[in-house]
Amino acid sequence: MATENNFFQQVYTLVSRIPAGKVATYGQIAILLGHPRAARTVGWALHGLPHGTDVPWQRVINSKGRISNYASALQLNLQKILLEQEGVQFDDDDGLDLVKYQHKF
DNA sequence: GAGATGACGGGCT
DNA sequence: AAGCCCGCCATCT
Repeated sequence: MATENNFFQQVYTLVSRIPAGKVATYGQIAILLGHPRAARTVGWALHGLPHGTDVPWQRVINSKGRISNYASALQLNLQKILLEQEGVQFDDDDGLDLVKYQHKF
């Protein structure tokens, strides 16, 4: 079980700083936390988030500018909807323009 | 303490 | 070009 102050909490805090209409990649989050190769762990952290969380998990995507949440097709769709509502536009490939939307911390 | 897990990433086939 | 494979790292069983 996760302790109160851990890597996960750091991920949540960082993700919470992403403004609406912007996104960040798992790898980017990991680098910012001082663990350049811990992208997987970042994904794991968001994996444990409850539904009604205040953490904007939808703004975290993979390095290709796509939603990686392939473990849950339902939430994958939700994530896309949420981002679109924030002004993020997806192309025909379900991808978004990282150069345009990636948030610089 | 050792092995398995996972919302990833990058390289190779 | 699309897909498979291996490596990373903190957490879980």
